[in-house]
Amino acid sequence: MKNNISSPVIRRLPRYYRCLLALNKAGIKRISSGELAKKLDSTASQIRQDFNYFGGFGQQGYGYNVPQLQAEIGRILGLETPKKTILIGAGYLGRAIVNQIDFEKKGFTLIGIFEKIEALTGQVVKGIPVRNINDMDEFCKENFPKVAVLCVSKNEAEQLLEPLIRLGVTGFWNFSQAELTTKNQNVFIENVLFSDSLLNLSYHLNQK
Amino acid sequence: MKNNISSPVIRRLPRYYRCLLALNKAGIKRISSGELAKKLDSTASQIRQDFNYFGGFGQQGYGYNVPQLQAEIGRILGLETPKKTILIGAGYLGRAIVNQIDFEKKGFTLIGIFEKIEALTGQVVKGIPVRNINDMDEFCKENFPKVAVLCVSKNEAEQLLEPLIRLGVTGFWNFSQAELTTKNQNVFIENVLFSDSLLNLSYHLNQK
DNA sequence: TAGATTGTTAATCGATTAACAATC
DNA sequence: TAGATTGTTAATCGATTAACAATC
Repeated sequence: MKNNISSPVIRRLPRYYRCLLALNKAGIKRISSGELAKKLDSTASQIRQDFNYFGGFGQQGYGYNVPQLQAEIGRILGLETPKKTILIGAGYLGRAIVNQIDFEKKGFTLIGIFEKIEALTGQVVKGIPVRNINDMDEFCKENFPKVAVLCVSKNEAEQLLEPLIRLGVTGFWNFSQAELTTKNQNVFIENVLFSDSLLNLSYHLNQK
Repeated sequence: MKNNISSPVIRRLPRYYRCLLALNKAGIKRISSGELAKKLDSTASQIRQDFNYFGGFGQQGYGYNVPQLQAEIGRILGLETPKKTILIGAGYLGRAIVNQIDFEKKGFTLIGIFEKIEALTGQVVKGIPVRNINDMDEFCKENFPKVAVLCVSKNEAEQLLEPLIRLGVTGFWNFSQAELTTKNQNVFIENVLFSDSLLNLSYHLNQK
């Protein structure tokens, strides 16, 4: 599969996937790029172009088969290859993520939750015990998680990055205030950065 | 002020602002576009170009004055005009947001928290009482919040949007799984959409 | 003044949109 | 077959980068 597809295209895939999920749920079996564009406030041209980066899943004169297209995009997004995942930080944020996100449906398998505050360890969140962070090393050496969700402070996130990479983690979903970076080409970091999002809102409100 | 500056430029401003905050904290008084580019993994050209959309804050032969530049970008982002804000949903997510975000420093004044679950109302989070959502209408009619932070379910978020607009809310920071949209040109919605972010991570991990 | 670095214009690059031949 | 809609190429648009004159 091509590895050089541009970031704007990739960022649109989850939107397409969400839309197809809804169509599928509504029992719609077929859709044209034009109809899809209308639903997504996009253009038929862009949608066809985007799909064709991955090889075109439609049929001329017919359009796209909804269940098939959903499956294809799901596969492209990696939903079919479960990635072992740990979450660090069982405070409000960590619990919110564990409760709101259906990891399994997104291609991730949550296998461990870690926390440094003693009082929070031992509890069970969504069926997963909250372990002491001191046990994380051993746990990783036994279970080989590939992804870490960071729900800790800026400082903690910065300090956790390199050790986790050494333990074999290649993907980070970072909710801390730190903008994490690495020169390691095998590692991908998705920084969420709430504050940047809030400042974007602030800017646009100031323009009204 | 220009109202037609492109979205990629705006999205970079919070990064610049964070960097300048750190430089300022470190006591650095002066910086060139080249040095800034190095720190931000950007280019001197882009940084100068970006600043010049707003009128150029540097001095030829010298560079930029850090405290002044920080203040300018802060002003552009609207940090100096506090916007009255309410937050709806005092579950884990709502509490995480209230605790992690320093609203005051970002140009927002949190004046109310609302929740539908009786058991959670009456508590105090960061000095702000959690009120029953039934009191929200009256509260808005008395206090005129301009921004709402939505930490509720997809369904609830969809149902809250229009009523809140009618109550005078013009900005939404939406953490629900719904991708909210409105045709109202006076309203700006910042959708966070955790899942899309997670799928972006999934895609990139699958490419390795 | 000489050196440095901006502000700004011009050139390039990449992404989006339009067009249409292929084909179901 | 005729109509519809894709896949794909070409044209346009916008964003980034390069260049350099202005000037501190």
